[in-house]
Amino acid sequence: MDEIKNRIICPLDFAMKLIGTKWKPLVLFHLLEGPVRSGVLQKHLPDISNKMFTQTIRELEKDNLVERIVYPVVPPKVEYKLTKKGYSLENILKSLDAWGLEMMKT
Amino acid sequence: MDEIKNRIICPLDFAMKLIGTKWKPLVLFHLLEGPVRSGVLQKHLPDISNKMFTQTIRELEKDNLVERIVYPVVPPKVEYKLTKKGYSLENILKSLDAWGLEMMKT
DNA sequence: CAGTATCCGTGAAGATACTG
DNA sequence: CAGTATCTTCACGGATACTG
Repeated sequence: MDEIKNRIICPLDFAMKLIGTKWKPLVLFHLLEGPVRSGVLQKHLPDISNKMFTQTIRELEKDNLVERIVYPVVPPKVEYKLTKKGYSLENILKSLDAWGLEMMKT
Repeated sequence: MDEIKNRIICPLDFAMKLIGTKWKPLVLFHLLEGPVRSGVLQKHLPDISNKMFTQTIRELEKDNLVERIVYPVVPPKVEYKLTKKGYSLENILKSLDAWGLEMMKT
């Protein structure tokens, strides 16, 4: 019966599973601007380790929130961009950002 | 200089620090309905351990998102309710819930 | 430039038993 | 009924070194 119980999860819970980690919201937020090269994106997240960056972006890819574009050139060039699913978070991310700003004031 | 760097954090990051854990959004979401007794609230979160419930609610209290109301009776009666800060998350929580529902479909 | 591999510490989270 | 106290586990996340 545990299987059944595990299926009956709150949508909110499901949402947090997709974006409720340390770096995911930040990555998605920066991608709202448009496609960005891998290295540039990483520079925008000053304290992220290389490992966490790759891991985070891979999970976002797997969940179809981010798309990976590889240019067959040397040296390698890779860009990341939001998918439609990813963009559907735009308002939420901006609201959260605004809310965070309010909270920082008080 | 690390001190300075640590102060320059993204508001979104700050927001996730406040509510970006496994149970916090869920607890806040259930409290949108109004004040709830401790035991009842916990029942709404089927798979939460006693420890995590207390820990989660304590942190929300500390951050002034949730208020604790103790009735001096025997046996003990405790209620939790959202503060104004807590309620300011209403739209975001509902949006996230709706978004999660969409994601579950596809 | 972009990504992988490995090692390792810390803390999140669970299980259990207990108190006022 | 509400909450505390331990003990334990394990995955998150960081540092470093390496490949195509």
